[in-house]
Amino acid sequence: MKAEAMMTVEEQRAEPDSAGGRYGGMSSVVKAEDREKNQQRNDNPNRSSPEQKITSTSEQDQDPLKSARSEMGEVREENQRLKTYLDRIMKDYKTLQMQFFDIVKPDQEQQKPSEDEAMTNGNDDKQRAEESEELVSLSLGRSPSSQHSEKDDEKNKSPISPRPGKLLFLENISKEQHLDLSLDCKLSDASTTGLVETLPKNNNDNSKGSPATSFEDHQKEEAAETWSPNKVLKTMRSGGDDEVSQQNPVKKARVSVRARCDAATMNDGCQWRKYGQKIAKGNPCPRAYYRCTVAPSCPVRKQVQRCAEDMSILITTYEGTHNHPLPMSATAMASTTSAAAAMLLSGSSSSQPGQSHGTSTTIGAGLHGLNFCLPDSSRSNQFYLPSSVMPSAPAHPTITLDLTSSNLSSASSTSSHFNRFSSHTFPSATSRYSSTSLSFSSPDQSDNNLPMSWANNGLLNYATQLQNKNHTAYQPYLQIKNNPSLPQQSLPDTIAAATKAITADPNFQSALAVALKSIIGNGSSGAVAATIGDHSHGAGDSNSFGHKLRWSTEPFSTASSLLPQALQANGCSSSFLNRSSLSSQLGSFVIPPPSLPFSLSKRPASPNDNRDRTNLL
DNA sequence: CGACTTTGACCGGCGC
DNA sequence: GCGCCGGTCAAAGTCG
Repeated sequence: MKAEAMMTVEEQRAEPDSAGGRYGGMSSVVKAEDREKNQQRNDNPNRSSPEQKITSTSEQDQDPLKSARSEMGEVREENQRLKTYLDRIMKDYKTLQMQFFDIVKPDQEQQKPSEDEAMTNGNDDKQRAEESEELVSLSLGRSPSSQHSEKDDEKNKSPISPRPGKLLFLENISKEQHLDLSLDCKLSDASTTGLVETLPKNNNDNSKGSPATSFEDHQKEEAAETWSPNKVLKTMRSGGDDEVSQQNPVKKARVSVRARCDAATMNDGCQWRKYGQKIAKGNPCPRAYYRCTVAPSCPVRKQVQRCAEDMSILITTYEGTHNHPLPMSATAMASTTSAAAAMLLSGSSSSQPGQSHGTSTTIGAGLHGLNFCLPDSSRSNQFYLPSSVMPSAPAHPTITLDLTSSNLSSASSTSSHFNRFSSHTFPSATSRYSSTSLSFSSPDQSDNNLPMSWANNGLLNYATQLQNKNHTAYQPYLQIKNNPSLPQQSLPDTIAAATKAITADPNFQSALAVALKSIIGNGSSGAVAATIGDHSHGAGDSNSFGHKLRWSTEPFSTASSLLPQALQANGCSSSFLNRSSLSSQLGSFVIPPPSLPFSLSKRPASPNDNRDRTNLL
């Protein structure tokens, strides 16, 4: 009875996230909502700005050719300016990178003196420099992932050998040069990189007999099989893939994404089919269940539910790994979620209830020097308990990516504008599994207009992957803050629209400026801020930015690479983080690579991104 | 007609 | 063992 009553209410107010929104009895409601949303979107200055600008221009300029030419000229000028920026940024980046490595090196050596890979450290800098040159700043600094590649050869050979100098991101790129980073790919990637496989070992090393072990095993299973939910597998068509997983008591890791979104569902680039909807206890809003339809046998599921406390927040929980190639637009999300899941699993495995959250302690041991610890307890508010986030899956290890601005505002000054990973001990009492929270909240919600793209997340993914690969022992509470890149809100569809708008915008610089601004947040400084415009960010911690702004201007692709670095930096030491510009770099990642016409990185993806995204959207 | 959503029923896990 | 609850199935309905 209760459920039905609630359902009625919900259907009317909250929506079933029907991707199509046109079927069934609720379709009318959804349609109306969609129309409203569309209307809102159209009303959104940012989204419509390009078109509006064009329109106004054409109206004012009776001569279309003239206006077009002038626009082209402007665009060229902007491009030139941007190039200049990029050059500057690259220089700064290299300088910072060198500084960063210098700082990090010592820490790593201390943390993992015995690593066999340590021997490679000497070469790391060189390699990094070389790689960075090749990839134009895709290097993430010392990312453990690099190890993976090696590990690929020597799978499982050495648990987490974080190679400080190596660039996970680069490896990913090289491996995934085609940009088809499907989740499965990721997993496979992860596996190939050794992420999944290595983690377990690492974990074992770090903690034996702990619950983590089960996670590790689970991950291994996942890697080998591609994720398959215990239940699902049983009943599912694909079925039969894994008895092992079925027997395994461990639940699949889930990645929960909190974002302000008016749309019924976040557009993550994947194709989903709704297969169920239910009212979950504790939340009047119905929870919709979606299945990935890109591939018939894809085990990936997602749950979409509005936050009971704040209906504007859409909680999307991803579970499983894609076993098929994904379009670039979907890759970002997929990689993010997979990375987050991997991180969570690895972290959970490594971290134990008694372990210190303190970050440095736990991490140090577990991560081989990569610590993501920002003991910022102040951020606890950002932390979401699995139960709250995903009441339905208390038993599942859940990592939460918080893209809501509220978190941001709450973010402590130290963390604001920076992507940070902080490890906190998660109250085991709450759930059997630790949950991790990644906050991507943008400082200013008002900037919601800015196009948000999962590409950003993708960056995060890489970062998380690095961590994971590194072994991430950290833990339960992981936060990535800031991400201007993720203007929290951006609606899923907005992403595509925004991307188009930016690229199409005659006044590209303006659009770019907006994006940069969003990324930079308060930003502060500098030329960037001036160039960008007057958007002000309320919450951000401008202080933290400091010289970091330079980074913000970095090429997106570069930014992506930086993210991991930043993460690593964070892991290394919070203090470093505080002072380092890395965090700011992370912020720079915010800009959706795909949206930008140019990319320094060799990543093939970006060009396709727009296309893919467009197609998908 | 195919693709998709809706929605009640069913199943299994978990706690008491 | 029972009931609750999350998650899924599958028939029915909708739409292009």
